[in-house]
This record gives sequence, structure tokens and C-alpha cells, in this order.
Amino acid sequence: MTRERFFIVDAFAHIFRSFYAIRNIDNNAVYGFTMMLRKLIADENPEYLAIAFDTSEPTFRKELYPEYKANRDAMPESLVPQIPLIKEMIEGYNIPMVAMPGFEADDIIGTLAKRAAEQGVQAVIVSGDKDMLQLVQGDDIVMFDPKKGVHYLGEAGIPEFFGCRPNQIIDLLSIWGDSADNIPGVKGVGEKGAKKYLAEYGSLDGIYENLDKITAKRARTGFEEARETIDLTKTLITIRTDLDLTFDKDTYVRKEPDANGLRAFFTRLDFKSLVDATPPKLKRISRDYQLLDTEERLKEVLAEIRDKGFFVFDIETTSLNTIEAELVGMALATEVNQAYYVPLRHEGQDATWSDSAEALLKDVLADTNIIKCAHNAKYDISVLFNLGWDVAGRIEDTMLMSYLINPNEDRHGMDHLAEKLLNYRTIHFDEVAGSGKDMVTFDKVPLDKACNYAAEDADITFQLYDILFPRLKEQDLHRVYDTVERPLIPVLARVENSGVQIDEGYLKTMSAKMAEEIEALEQAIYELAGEEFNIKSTKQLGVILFEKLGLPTVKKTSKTKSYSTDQSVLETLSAKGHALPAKLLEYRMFTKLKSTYVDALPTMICPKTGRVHSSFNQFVAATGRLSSNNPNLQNIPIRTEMGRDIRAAFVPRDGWVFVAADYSQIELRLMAHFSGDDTLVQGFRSGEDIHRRTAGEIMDVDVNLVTDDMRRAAKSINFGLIYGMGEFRLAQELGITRKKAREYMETYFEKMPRVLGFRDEVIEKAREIGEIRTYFGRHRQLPELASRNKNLQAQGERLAVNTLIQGTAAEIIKIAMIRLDEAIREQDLQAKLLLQVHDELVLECPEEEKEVVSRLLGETMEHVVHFEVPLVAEVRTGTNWKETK
DNA sequence: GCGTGAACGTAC
DNA sequence: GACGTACGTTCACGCA
Repeated sequence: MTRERFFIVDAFAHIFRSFYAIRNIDNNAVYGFTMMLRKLIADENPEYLAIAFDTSEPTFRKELYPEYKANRDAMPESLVPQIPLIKEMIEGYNIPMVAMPGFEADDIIGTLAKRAAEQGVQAVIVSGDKDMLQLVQGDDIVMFDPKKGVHYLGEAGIPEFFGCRPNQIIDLLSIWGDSADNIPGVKGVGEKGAKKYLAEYGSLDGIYENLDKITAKRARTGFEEARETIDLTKTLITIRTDLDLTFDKDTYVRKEPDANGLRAFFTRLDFKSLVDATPPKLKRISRDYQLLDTEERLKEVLAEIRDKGFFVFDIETTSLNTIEAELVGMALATEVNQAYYVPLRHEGQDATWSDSAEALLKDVLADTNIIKCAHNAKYDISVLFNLGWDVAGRIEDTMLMSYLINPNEDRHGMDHLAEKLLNYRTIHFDEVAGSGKDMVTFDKVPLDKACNYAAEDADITFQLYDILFPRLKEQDLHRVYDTVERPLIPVLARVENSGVQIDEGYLKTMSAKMAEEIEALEQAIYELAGEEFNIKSTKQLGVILFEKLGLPTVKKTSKTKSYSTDQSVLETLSAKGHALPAKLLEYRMFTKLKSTYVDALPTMICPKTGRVHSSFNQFVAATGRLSSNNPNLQNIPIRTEMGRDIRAAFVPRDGWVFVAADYSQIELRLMAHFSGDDTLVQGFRSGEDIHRRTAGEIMDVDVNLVTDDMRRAAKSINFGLIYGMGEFRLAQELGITRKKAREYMETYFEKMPRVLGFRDEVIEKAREIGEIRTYFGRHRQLPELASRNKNLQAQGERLAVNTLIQGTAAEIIKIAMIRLDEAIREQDLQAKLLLQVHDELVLECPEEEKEVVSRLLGETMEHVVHFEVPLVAEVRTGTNWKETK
């Protein structure tokens, strides 16, 4: 259990620091001090907190020694009016301020720290002032400098920092004196001398007893001259710890800040970033994390879980890779601030215990009457599935909730959410298990540390659930959560665990052939360039092409305004008859395919299963699509013949076949349904070539008279519609003038007016509510629409249309995956879903299941929704992925 | 040596 | 400035 902590802040030390560190804004000290305070609370989450102030009254030191601080300049004029503002801010945060006439903040801090330590609470002095080090006492009173981040100076830290023992600090400071406070020290003795004599004679008294032994003339004279004043110096330097102050927990315990008051205050001071920031909430004052290492206690907690019907769990393993991960322990949370850690297979644990504890946990996880919750549940259930555990019943996922609430955000990790939503800094994994080459697997982490870390994760997940689940409902996101995303989690876990087989030998052969081609191309390129250079360096290539050879520059790159050498540039140059760009295009294609796919895929084969287990990420794409990585199996080439050959390396297991299906034109079909445009709807209903049909309509010719060029133009517009393409892009794509492109688009919208109307309605609605909603109720905030920047607004408009179409298509295929998985399990088929590529699903099944799986796949995909136009899925089978096209 | 951003190219 | 969503590879560069 972590000890309670009392943080005491030296107000003026931080006020001056902020005042001088921050320039160019009004009320700089107020701002800086507020930021420091917020960070302190967020990062450290102290149980108790106080801020100590000096008063303007003369202090006892001044009475003893009139020259005390006599050399201090008056407070800068622009700082004076900020002091009452700072006090107002602190009141808003509801933090006690302590001041005592006749004494300094230091004395208040010293006394309070001592009193807190006497009551078993750790006192943390928030200051960068070295004088404060005299107060440090073991782990009972420590120092913390917020400017340097986490920098505790326990007693052990002092010798190396100061070069003397803690109980010598007052003497050391007395010898040095304090020029800032106008306190004279011992003349002729500097830092080195002071430390040396203290080390030799133990204390100031010791030095005076042995003064005759000091041979250095100047030092000895200095000490003799200071003999009269040294006691006074010592008194001035000594921080008092005997003031008439008590530490009582009720006074200093953290309290809820006045959020409205603070917002008004920050608005008044025009601190824009603070107005909208969540004020640090009070939380987690008392937490109870327990190690569950006896069967009796475990059973008690599990009984409580059964009784409640809900709990949070979080597993600890030896690896982030779900295939390789071994289960080490499981954390459970039953309510906020109440969590447990069940160590299962830590180093040295008894196997009898592991087996019996696991059996008990299995029962609860398999119990469909109990709701489970985890943060990123896919990970936990993947690992448990691999170990043969059943995780059944409703599984909530706080990471999923966070994603649905804000799909534009890319961080949904627990550490980040805890800081953002709970103002709490969690214990990070590397803080218990180390990082880099010092990292140990979790089974080597001592039980007390493991418990604090793991139980905290479960607890934080519980707290996130308490915040996120109500928001999900408030924002009307529970439907997409319940019908699409939450049921998808176990399906994805199974897809990832299945993996896919790769024909390694085939790729190795292919790689060798490509290496030869690349070698030849390299030579030809060097020849044409007249020198050898790094062809892969766009910088070097630009110099060769546009400076050495003097080819005309086609365009510059957007960020750095350097020569662009991309495909379109090389094609333009090649079309002008230049030989080098043509070779470069070929070289680029070979090297791209070889390094990204042919050579990379074999390295991703899992040694344990012999298959490639890509991740399918549910919380990445802002539209609701899945993404894939390690490796990305959603961008395997298909367009070029050479690229397509890579797909032949994806093979089913022995005696099995691939069954794949892709939605035909799903996004354009959604456009047809949403807009209700006659041409599109009729085109899709009659099953004819939709691009040909729209071409006929725009060009006003019979479908049979549509030329390839006309079809190409219509196809570009059809696709462009979904992305919000402009005439500039269309012109570029078709190699026509902007004027001509504009004419095409105008005709398109004249002939198919409801497409334009639909677009406008979507944008209008989105602008009104600030977000777009997909068919199944997913939302995406579109702040761009409220922007005063025209370009950003236009982008917002494109995002609105595209997210509706792309997001709805993503939901449809997700539902197909869920139903397919369900049907496969219900019908006891062996078929396994292996890949999803946005509009395509790839399965493998035994030869004898081929027909039934083909039919099941096609029908499942086609019957997800019943729209104005049919959804068509084209099913194919093959002995590798290439064959299924 | 390591992390990061830019440029490029693959997919839907 | 001009078409949406992703991910991986390579290079260049700054920092330790």
C-alpha cells in the first residue's frame, strides 16, 4: 500500500520562478503558478496539500539581525498586483494557504512537515531551494522540485547532491552564509573547504574545538573572525520546526475545486488554454489494492463478483504478443478504489496454487451471467483463448468506448485516458518492469510492485468505465457499440489468432529474381546519370535529375519545397522522352514490392505457429474502418501483374481452400441508396455496369455507344464523389482541361441532381450539429466545419460526406463478420475468417466445406441491410489468394 | 545509436 | 489550395 503524502508548496519561490521564466503574457506569474499547480496535482495526486506564504510583517530573523534580507530589491511592480490574483486562484482550487506573521514560509513548511511525519504521513516539500534540504528526514520528509520533474531527494540522495550528511547541512550553510539573504558566512572558506572541515571534524562545534589544527591561514582567520557571529548565523539559517501549527488531516485533505469559479477566473484573465481544461478533480483519496494469494480470499472476492454481476479484469503476461504471451496474473476490480491482484505464475509460485486459482477464475470468466469489463479486451481475450479459456457473456471495453466517443483522437491507452479524464498519472509499465535491455518479464516483478501496478490498472479501468459508459449513452453511441463494435471484439481476436499461412519458399525465389532485376536497373540508372548515387534518396535523385541533367522541374514537395520525384513527376518526364525517369519508375516498383512485401512477409512468420498473425485494429481509423498492421495485410498489391503475384504466396493450410468475397461497389451503392438518385438506383437494380450507365447519362448517349474514355471519365467522377474531388483533381486524373472537367461535373449533377442534393443535405446537417453520423449511429466530430478558414471548411465538407459513406460501408462489413463468425460456430464449421480488406473477406475451410461456406459467406454479406439497391458480394475460391480474384 | 518527420507508394 | 482512410520503408536530420 502506498503511503499517504502531504505536499507543501513554497508559494513565493514558485511565483518568482514563474515571473522570470515566462515573458510575453499578462499575469505571467499567475499563469505559471497555475500551470505548476495543475501539473503537480495531476502527476502526483497528493492526498494532502498546502501552500505556504510569507507575510509582509517583520520576521523574528529581522528582529535578531536588522540587515537580514536588507539587500533584497522590492518586488517588481508588475508582480505586485498578481499576488492577490494568485491567492484567488488558490481559493478556487480549494487548497489551504498558510501564513504566520513573524515567520517565513520556510518555517511553516518545516513545522508542518515535521508534524505530518509524526503522524505517519510523508511530507513532500515542493521547492527548489537548497536551504530546505536541512528538513529532509529519511523517507518521512522529502523534497520535490517540479521544475526538474520527478526529483525526490530522500536522505540517501543528499550526500551525492550536497557532499555532506543531512545533519551537517545547517552547519554547512552557516559557513557558506547566504548572500541572497545578506547573511555573512565564514570568510576565506568556500565550498570545498567547508565540506572538508565538516567531514574532518563532524560539525561546526567540532571545527571550533579543533581550530588550532587548521593550518590554512585564511580559513583559520575566517573562523576566528566569525566566532562571535556564527551562532546568530546558524539561528538565522535554521528553519524553525516548532511553530504553533498542527497538521490535521481534515484541514489539508484535498478538496473538490470550484470548477465554475475557476472557469470564470481564467476567462477574466484570458487564459484560454485553462478555460476549457478540466479542473483537476479530486479523486482516489483512499484506495485499497490487495494481493489475493490464498484460495480462501480469492473465493470470497469471486463470490462478491458473482453477487454484483460485474467486474473489471486485466491480465498480466510475459509478452505483448498474444500468441507468445504466458499468463502471469490477473487483476480484478469490484468497485472504484477497490482492486485485487491474483498472482498466478510469478517466478517461484507453487503450481498447485496456480492451477486452483486459474480454475476459479476460469469459472467466473465463462459465466454468462456476469458482465466483464477490460481496457482493450481484445488483447486479454486473445491470450485467454489461446490458453483454452472461455470468456463468455457481455464484455465491455473502455478503450472501445473512448474511441467511439472521440474517433478523431489517436490515443486511447489507459495511461493517457487516466491523465485526461481522471487527472491521474498511473504507474507505467516500465516503472515496474524496466525498459530497454533492463526490462524483465512480468513474472519477475516482485509481488508488491506487481500488485500496485496491476490492481491500479483494473481500478483505473473501473473508473474509466464509470465516466465513459454514461457518456456513450448520452451521446447516443450505445447502439453502434452494442450492435457493431462490442460483438466484433471476440471475432477479431479469433481472426488474429488464426493467422494466415505464407509460402516462404515462393517469396524467397521471387526475391532472388527481383534482386537481379534491381541490380540491372541500378546499373542502367548509374549509366544514364553518369555517376553512382543513392537512388532511394529523393534528395540525391532530385539533384541528379534537375540540376545535373537539367530536366524541367514539374512540381515541388509540399513541406520542404524541394524537387518532387514522385510517380506522376517521373511519368511526366518519361512521356517527354527522357530515358532515366522510365528506368526509375521500374526501379521504384521493384524495390517497393521487394522490401515492403516479398522480403518483409517471411520475417513476420510466427515461429510458434508458422503463420503470420497480423493485428486488426479497431480503434485507429476515424471513419470506423479497421486498420491492419504487423504486417499490414490490407495493402497487399493487386493492381500490377507483378504485385498480384505476391498474393499467390498467401495459401490455405493443407487440404483446405480459400473462399473470398468482396462487395461490389459498396460505397457507390450507399451513395445511390442515400441519395435515391434514379440513374444510380436503377443502374444498380438492373445489375448493369454502373460506370457505363452514368457515362451514358452524362454524355447523353446510348449505353452501348459509351467509349472507354467516356466510361473512364464517369468512373473517376463516381469515385471522386465519395472523396469530394474537385475539378482540379478530375482534370489532372483524366488529362483534360479544368474547364472540361468542370463541365463534366456540372453535367453529372444536372443529370443526377439528387446526388448533389444529398451532398448538400449531409453537409448542412453536419454543420448544424458539428458532427456526422453514420447509418448505424457512429459519430465523428467535424470542428473543421466551424472554422473561419475556407480551406478547412471545404475539408470538413469532404470529411462529412466521406465519413458517412466509408463509415457505413465499414459497419456493414463488420456486421457481416459478426454474423459469419456466429454462423460458423453455430453450424460447427471448421472454416476460419482470416482477413478483412475493407470490402473483402477471406476465409479458409476444408475442401468439403467449400460450397456451404461459399453460400454462407455470400448470403451473409448480402443480407446485412436491405437498401434501395441490392448489396452484391462476389464469391470466389482458390488455392491461393491470387486465384480468388 | 535512437527517435522523428518527410517523401513516397501500396491498398480500399 | 485542390481526394477520403490507412501502414511500411527509406532517408535525412537532430539529439545524446
